[in-house]
Amino acid sequence: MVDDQLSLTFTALADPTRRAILARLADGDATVNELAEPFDMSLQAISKHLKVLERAGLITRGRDAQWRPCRLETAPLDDATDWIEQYRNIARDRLDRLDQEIQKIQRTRKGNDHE
Amino acid sequence: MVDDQLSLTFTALADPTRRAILARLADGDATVNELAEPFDMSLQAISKHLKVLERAGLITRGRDAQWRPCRLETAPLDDATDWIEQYRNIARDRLDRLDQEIQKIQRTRKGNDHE
DNA sequence: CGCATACTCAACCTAGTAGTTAATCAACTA
DNA sequence: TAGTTGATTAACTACTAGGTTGAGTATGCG
Repeated sequence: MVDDQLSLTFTALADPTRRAILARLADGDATVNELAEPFDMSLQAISKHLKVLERAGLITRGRDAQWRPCRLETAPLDDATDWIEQYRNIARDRLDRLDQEIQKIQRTRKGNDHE
Repeated sequence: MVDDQLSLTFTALADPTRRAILARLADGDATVNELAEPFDMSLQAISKHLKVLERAGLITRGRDAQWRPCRLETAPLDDATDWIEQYRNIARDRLDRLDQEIQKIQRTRKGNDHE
């Protein structure tokens, strides 16, 4: 598996179950059982998903007696948006410049239209 | 494979090779050979990566004689950031409220500290 | 036409993922 | 101490991802 931070983050986000878990955690910390409850899936499967999220740094887990409360961590999300924004902006700027070029050409052509 | 739009997008972004390809395309359109050039990997492997990116809607491909120029499409990136932002904001707001609660409690305690 | 270039498709291999059930660990509770 | 609850670990299955090589397709050019 590819294990650089950004790849771990996007891999973790690539599964709908894991995204739903994060969505739930955005509302507040929760235990494994609470997180598993909405899904038609074994507790062990959820436990595995949590491991993926933990490895990506998207959640941290405490210990409260026999419970393992999960907490959402947003730092990796920040890095993910930063990466996306960077290239989205470059692409947008490039299109803007292209647009300006086209307009410049159109203006020049108009200027020559007087004969 | 999970094939909803968001999963396709994040899956596509989860590979460093594919992110590098997108980074390259942010600077302008390119052919398959041009995209493959920096990588120590067969052209066929790159072709597969491009298929993944295309399926996610992150690139579109034209035809110019025997070349298949690739173009970056940013719409799926917008959706991806929207998703991330949504939950990042919910989490931040929750922490802000929590912070206010703590401050309120601290103020109350201070008020009772006069005996 | 014959051949080079640009690329895709098909078959295969290896490793990893997502799920299962069964067993185990850890902590509270009667 | 025995039993219960919460959660992890282990072993297994089925499938997918990412890479390879080799053959095939499409276009341009002499």
